[in-house]
Amino acid sequence: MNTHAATPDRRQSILSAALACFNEVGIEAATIEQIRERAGCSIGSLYHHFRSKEGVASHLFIDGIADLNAGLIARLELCEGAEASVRACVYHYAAWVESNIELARFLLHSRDINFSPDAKAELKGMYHNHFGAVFSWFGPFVLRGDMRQLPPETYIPLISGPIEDYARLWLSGRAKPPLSEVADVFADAAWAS
Amino acid sequence: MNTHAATPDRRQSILSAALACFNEVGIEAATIEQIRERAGCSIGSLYHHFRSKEGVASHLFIDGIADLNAGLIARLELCEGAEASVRACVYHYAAWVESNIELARFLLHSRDINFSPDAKAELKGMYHNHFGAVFSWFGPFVLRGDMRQLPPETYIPLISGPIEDYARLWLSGRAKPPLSEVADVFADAAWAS
DNA sequence: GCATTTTCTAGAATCTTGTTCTAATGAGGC
DNA sequence: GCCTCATTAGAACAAGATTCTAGAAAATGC
Repeated sequence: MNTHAATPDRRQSILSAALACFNEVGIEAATIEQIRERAGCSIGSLYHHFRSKEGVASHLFIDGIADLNAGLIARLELCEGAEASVRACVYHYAAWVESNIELARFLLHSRDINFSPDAKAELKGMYHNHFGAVFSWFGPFVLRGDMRQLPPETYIPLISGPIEDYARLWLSGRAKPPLSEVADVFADAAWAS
Repeated sequence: MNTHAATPDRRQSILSAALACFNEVGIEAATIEQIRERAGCSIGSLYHHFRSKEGVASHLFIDGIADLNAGLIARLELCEGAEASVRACVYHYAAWVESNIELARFLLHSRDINFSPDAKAELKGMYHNHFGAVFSWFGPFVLRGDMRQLPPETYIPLISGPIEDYARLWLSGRAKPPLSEVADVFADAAWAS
């Protein structure tokens, strides 16, 4: 009725509020009311910017993945050689998680969003592009014999699986040593395999 | 009002129905009504056996983890030596997932259950025991120098991370080769690190 | 400048769905 | 037969997600 705060960044404030709520109690348990209150907006506003609660979650998820992926590609392009590239995957992951703790917690904790068909399609496209880029980066190394030839689907688990798993432990507090401290171990392992 | 089917396995039928529903649409989106219908029981019956929807999910989750863990311990006890033990972790995981596909899909897909305090405590205890058992199995190998000395939190991601990650890919259909076919690769990698 | 259209905000009303409650049924012991 | 207890049923309730209507700001056209 009264104040229409000039809030061009209402979207952003909703996203931040939602991220905090989701991480505190989980997507399912977080209520629209909690998010609304924390963001300091109305229900209508929230639903105007995002189609639904799932819409907010999808948005956070997709943006997060996009940022993580883009960072990796950018970093790979600075690398020379197979080993440096493989290690870069691990280091980039570790660094990204450490500088985006809340978002990382959300991404790694939430495999279970009920994506809308649109969001699903977008994610699928993103993955497709990303994997395409990554494989075309590593392809030459394999051809040249700098890396072992393996079933293509196994490269990602071998390289990123351990650091990702450790990141989950660390984010949930079950492992103390920070990622940067153990990244070497995982980078060695990734290269060794 | 009428039939009271003598159903000593009502619990089981509810669990099966719930597992199917959860996997089809996710825990959040699955409604009690869907589960009830599939299990062919009433709301009251469902709530009599399980405290809540979360109760059903917790039960599935905890039972699943317990079975997976118990199998690993049993298998380790048949192993001789460090390498065989490390490889056994990978092979056991692969085999278990392949023979418990639906349950595995549920476990790997659902990091996000809103466990009740009770369930949380039980899970914590289970993990504590399991890790204790696993570490006391591997401890001697490390002391004897058969395995490298690493930050303790890193063993699990190094050994199980990749096969787990691959299992997720495979269960979601994004990777074709069955687990049994690629388990060697991951076992090699686990031992190499 | 003013009219109009579009975007945004607000909050009440609605609808869905998880959970609780009361009652009824069957099985087993006495 | 009567009592007790585990089990089932489904109506009633409550919480919370979503829709709807309306009004305020901002943008656009003239």
